Amino acid sequence: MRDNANDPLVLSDAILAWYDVHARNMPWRVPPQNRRAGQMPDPYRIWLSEVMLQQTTVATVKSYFEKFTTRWPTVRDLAAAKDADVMAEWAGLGYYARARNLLKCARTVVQDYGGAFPADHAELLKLPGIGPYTAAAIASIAFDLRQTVLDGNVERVMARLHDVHVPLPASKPILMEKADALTPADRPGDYAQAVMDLGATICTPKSPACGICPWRDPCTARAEGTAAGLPKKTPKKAKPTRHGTVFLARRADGAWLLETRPDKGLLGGMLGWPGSDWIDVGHPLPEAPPPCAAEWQLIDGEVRHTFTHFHLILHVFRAQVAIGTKPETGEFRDAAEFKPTDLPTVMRKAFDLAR
DNA sequence: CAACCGTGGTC
DNA sequence: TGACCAAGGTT
Repeated sequence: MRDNANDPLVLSDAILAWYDVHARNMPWRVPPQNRRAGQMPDPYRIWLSEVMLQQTTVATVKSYFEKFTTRWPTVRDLAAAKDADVMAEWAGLGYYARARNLLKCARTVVQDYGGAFPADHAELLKLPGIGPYTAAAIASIAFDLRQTVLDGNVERVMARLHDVHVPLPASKPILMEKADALTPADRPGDYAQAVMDLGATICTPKSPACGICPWRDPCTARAEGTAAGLPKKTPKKAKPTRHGTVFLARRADGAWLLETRPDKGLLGGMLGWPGSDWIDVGHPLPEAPPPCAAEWQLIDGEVRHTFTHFHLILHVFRAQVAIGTKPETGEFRDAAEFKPTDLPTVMRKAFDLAR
């Protein structure tokens, strides 16, 4: 008879019982009832969802997940896709290195693993775009292996459960130790999803719903009244503001002048408008050579956009150009082959402003 | 290891 | 309105 509220098995049982009732429905998830009946998830769908979910909300991911799995139902389908098609489908989701690594990973799985994701944390970790969290998530959720997931949710839940005041990211090894001690050998996949669901719905960053938490009794931070202020984090650097210019050339037949950005760096591999570098200070209007000679007209207003580490103010020029115009940079793309939704958001904002 | 890498929602 | 936040990974 276990009567210690801090016993790891008592804690994992409590959250699994909560998960059995409150598991959120997601397109990639096998509900706990089905899972207990022996149904296993499709590792391809778990992998795809986990990559999409990196630093991205469930609500945002859902429609992208549906688009990808409808167009590419298996990892072999995705591996055979054209790079540009995958980048276009990913447009708007952000962190575009994920899409490039997604393709690399799919092709590696097909070529080196016979089209089957390895059921092994260390092997998963070797694949592009799969780090410690994602490898643990795939191993536990897709294969029900005992691996410890440590994402932002679990960090917050562990920091509160154990009242850890050391700020992130320094506290990460401590929180991993706490999380690992709680991970059960039975139903590790459901457990992983349960802790993350708990963090997403009850143990939220602000105003946690401690009153209905399955771990309210053993939670140290709740007892101390410190839960809402945890986890502590080291302050972030202020974002500088940069300025840039883009050129939107529309040919007489409706084609637009676009360029594919280099694979490395910001918006790597994505479609965009030719333009200047984006610079920190000084010139409100950075000089850049237009991609072709034309009567360039500065559009009223500006595009404002915030990236991870800087604000951007983008000035937009537009011109009509003749058939036969030879641009110095980029290529004209026929109107029928161009959708604004193929653009990353900042470029789509420039398009919207110029319309 | 700290910097880099998107975006939309929330308060 | 602006800062914070989200199922992080790579270099």
